Amino acid sequence: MQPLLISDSLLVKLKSIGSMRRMAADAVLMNEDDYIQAIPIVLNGSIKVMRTDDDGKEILLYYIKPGESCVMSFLGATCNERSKIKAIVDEPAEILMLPISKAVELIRSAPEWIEFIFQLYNRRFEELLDVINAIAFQKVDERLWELLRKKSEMNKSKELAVTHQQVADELGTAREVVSRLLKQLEKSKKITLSRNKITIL
Amino acid sequence: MQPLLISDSLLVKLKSIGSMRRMAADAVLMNEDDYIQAIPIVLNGSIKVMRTDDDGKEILLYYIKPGESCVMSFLGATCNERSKIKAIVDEPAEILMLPISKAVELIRSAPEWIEFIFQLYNRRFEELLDVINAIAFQKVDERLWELLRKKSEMNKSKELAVTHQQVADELGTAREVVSRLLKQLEKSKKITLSRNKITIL
DNA sequence: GGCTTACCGTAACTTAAGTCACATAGCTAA
DNA sequence: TTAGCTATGTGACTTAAGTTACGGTAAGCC
Repeated sequence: MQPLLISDSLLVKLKSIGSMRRMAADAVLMNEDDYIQAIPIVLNGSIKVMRTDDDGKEILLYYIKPGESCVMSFLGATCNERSKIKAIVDEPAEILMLPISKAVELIRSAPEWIEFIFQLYNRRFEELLDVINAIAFQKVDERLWELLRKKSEMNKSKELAVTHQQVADELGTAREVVSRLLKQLEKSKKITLSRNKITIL
Repeated sequence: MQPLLISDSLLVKLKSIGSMRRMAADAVLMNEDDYIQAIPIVLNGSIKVMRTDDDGKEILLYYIKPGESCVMSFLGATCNERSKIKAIVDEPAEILMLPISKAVELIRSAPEWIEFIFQLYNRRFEELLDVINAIAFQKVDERLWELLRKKSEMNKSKELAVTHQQVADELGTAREVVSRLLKQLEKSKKITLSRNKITIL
């Protein structure tokens, strides 16, 4: 996947328009069914985007990384729709909040802005397709292993500070299932387990 | 869901740019990994968009209906990427094929075109989220029943001319499973079954 | 230290779904 | 009309995943 870093010139422009906001881990940036008030651009840290079920179950869709935005919010906002997803701070983040009216104006004045949004839409689209492939065609043990690797790559660390419950939530399954499968991975020497920590070997 | 019919003025403009193409049912408009040569706008009929697995399994993502387009193709095309999905004609269709260069030009010259694309992206995004919800949180019997109702609504007919195998493919499951669940639906008086036909009561 | 809480391990069981095997039924073309 | 194909019905079995239940253990706190 390409970097898709937002261009410096665009970023400067956006900064002059929006307001900065710092958010701690696990803070909820947006909840399902919220009205969308602003477009968030992530400058540091990362945001976890989840889809939730009516009865509380949820599943990880993708991460928003620095230089990216929550595209769902873009069109949702212009149509005054409610959010279809839940966004939670994963790593403590600095987020640039763009008022919607300004973001819409930008479409006229900044062609790079359109370009940026299109690219982002496309990337998110592909990520959703990946999620669909995963849950439709893969078994949980594969998905688990891929999730661990993705997390490790994201944090640039072999040690993941997560509980089994958190992993289970991201996969949309039960904690016991995850514990069982993690144990298998440990037996096959791919990871080691300790409390609140999974180490990839 | 709103109609999102393409505006007349935009349609006239597009028709002057693209070329018409008629396609019979089951014709393949686009295959996974194809390079994208043109942007299709569906004028009549409908297109079925599927995601396929490496080992042949597939699952229905959504339908493209008249006045809509395959947005995946849009950005994919501008980036010279390969298609991530497979598009098959469902009901015999008339399709307007827009050369990519022209479609890109339009972004400058026709603001309604951008608007159109954004709206479409958004709709497709939501549909993918629905698919994710369905496969992550629903059981196959529910998904089956919803698919039947959707098809019935789409064709404006209580009689569906499909085989169990076709339904199974769209749900990404096995024929036997579908036969079994259809039988249950028949027993609970929601449908009647006959060869190549399912009738919703 | 002792208490509490959150986390983890695991056995036992249930259930949904996938798979296999084969029987039968309906259509169609020679 | 009958052979042959495709579609359907169904029982029996396997497997993955979800559920229940409970015991153990590390961490944090008074």
